Amino acid sequence: MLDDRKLEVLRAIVEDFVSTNEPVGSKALAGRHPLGVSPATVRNDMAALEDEGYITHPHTSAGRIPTDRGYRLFVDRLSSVKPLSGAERRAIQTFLEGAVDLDDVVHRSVRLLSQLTQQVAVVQYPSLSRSEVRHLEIVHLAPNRLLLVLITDSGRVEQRVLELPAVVTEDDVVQLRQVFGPRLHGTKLVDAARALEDLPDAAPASLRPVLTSVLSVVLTTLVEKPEERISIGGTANLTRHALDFPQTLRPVLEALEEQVVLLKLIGEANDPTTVHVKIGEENSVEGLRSTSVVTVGYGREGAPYAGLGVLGPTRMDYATSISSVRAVARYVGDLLAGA
Amino acid sequence: MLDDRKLEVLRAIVEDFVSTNEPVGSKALAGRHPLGVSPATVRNDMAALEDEGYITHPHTSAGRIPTDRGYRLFVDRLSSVKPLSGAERRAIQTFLEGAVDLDDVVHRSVRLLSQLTQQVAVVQYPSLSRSEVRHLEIVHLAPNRLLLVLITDSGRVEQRVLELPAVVTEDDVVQLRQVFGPRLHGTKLVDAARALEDLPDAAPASLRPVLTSVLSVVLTTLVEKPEERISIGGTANLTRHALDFPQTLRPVLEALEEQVVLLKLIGEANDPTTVHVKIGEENSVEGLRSTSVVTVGYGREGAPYAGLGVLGPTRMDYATSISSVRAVARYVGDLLAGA
DNA sequence: CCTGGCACTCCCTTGAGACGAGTGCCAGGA
DNA sequence: TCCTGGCACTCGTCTCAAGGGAGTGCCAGG
Repeated sequence: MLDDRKLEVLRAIVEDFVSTNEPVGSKALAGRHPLGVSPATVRNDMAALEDEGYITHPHTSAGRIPTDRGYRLFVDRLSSVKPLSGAERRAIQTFLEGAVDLDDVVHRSVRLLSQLTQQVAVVQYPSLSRSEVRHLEIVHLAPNRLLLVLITDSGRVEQRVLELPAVVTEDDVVQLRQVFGPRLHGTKLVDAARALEDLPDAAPASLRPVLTSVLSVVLTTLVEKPEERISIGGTANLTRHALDFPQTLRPVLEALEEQVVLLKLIGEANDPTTVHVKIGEENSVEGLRSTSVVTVGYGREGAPYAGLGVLGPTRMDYATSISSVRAVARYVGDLLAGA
Repeated sequence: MLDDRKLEVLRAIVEDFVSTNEPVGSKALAGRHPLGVSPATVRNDMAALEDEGYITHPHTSAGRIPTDRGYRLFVDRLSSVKPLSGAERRAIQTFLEGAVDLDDVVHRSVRLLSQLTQQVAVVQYPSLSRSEVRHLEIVHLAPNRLLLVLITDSGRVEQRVLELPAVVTEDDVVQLRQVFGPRLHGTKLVDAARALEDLPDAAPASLRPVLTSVLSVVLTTLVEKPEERISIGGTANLTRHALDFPQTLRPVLEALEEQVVLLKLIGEANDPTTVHVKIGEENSVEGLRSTSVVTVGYGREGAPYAGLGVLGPTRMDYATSISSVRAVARYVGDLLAGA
């Protein structure tokens, strides 16, 4: 049904449309690309591609533009990976290595991604639940108030203030440290519930009341509902493609302000081995139906931390986006694994 | 030079233009407002106002629009404070009181402000340097690695990882806590340098080497360069006034992505007693020359924490913005003071 | 199966003309 | 002295029609 030349025509249409943002006609196409056939033949191919739903045209006498389906085919089968230049790689590496802490790493990554791709960049902080506990500090703020500070191997430091129903003494706190510390050290937060389940039984009886109440808070706020954070940048790039968002810039900005939406976006596809691309209508998020999202997970081999990606108009340079996203994810993953 | 009626005409022009976003002519003005004079007289007044630079007109046959100078006069002398409704006050209060921690307070404030004013809202986290230290915890992460956790009276929790040149023991850490704790408790971070200056002399000799190196890091990262944070929201509201930003939406978005710029914006005017308004060209930030910024400080009486505000087109509803900003600042200040 | 030719569609630009909102000015009246 | 109605003028915007041009679809021939 779709021979090689038709695919070649589709690729040419996508590439031209991405770079010019204008519907591309048969004549111009035949002129700019070495297809070896006449415009008339290209027209026939275009008609076939349109029948299959890969391209469309805004009106009768206009050129063709790719549909979401066309982009999909392009991404899956036609787009060649465009390796970053050596200079770009070095730039990524040196820029990221200058980071002094996790916040810095994340912010630099966002900046880097948005500049490399000229799109909106989104980077999720290393997921708490998938990180290993490196240290849990318990601070005695007031008689019935404790501060928990959780430090993970990915450099995240999370704190929670606990209001306790009962009064605890400094001694209690020392003991709490001693019972929690060894249990948690080195365990992932997803496994923490299991690691802690027999804790009340193993602890000295005197400590049990306060222990159970601390435990329940730990489990609730840190294990069950770990707060996922996200950083976003490059929203100004949306205006770069103002023509792509005739009246739809608002919903996009609104969607980007919703943490939940962003987490969903990144969470749906964040394994580190594959770059995921959601195109236009494929997006589950209303309001981002006119955009495409390129995401990938980052983290150590077999132990993903979280995800990152870029978002832009469906008419985006997928090759660049994909390779940039992949490259940044690799560097960030390595950096955090080594830290 | 400017009699009362002319001022009244200016007020009418500003109000009409703000609500309709269309240049306002003499006839319409005389019709909608009870000025008691004919359009012709209004025209004469307009000519005078234009001579003085308070209004202008886009082209010969269009109505008048206020200049930055006109808005300035309006804000300073003509705009009556528009008290929030009781329902609005209650909404603010209950919404803010639902917050569970500082992050939550800040995020809710941003949301609240952007919804009340339909503008972009910016809220600065309580400034570290102006907050009082409530607790400083020192955690022994590794032989040459310490974690400092600083808790302030405004609820901010800040952490820093220190790499030490020398190895420290657990005993050292206990002693460090004992020497730092009493000194810092209750002091403001701006005064911390003074409170700590004689510390090395007062401490036991054995502790002195490690103490000085910890001290220098504390002073450098927490006292001299306290990290100021900011939260922003409601950027989607910018598109609401798309007509006001013909081609200038990009620079605005770009400016809003720069933490430094935002801090400058808020930092320039953040005492809690007065609401500051910067109109158009008055803004020191290039790229925000087409916007107005309404800011105020928040905090306890005589002890400001930080600032917050809203940003929108010069054609904004100043009365609403000013009263909303003031109200939210007061509630946030009270809330944090009580926490 | 490809190609050149050809008629057709339809958007977009351009220019002319009408319209109307608004202004500036002036002379007359309170 | 100040306000008012009248009037000529400006100038942006809307409408309409015409023309150009890019592009398509189809067909007959190689």
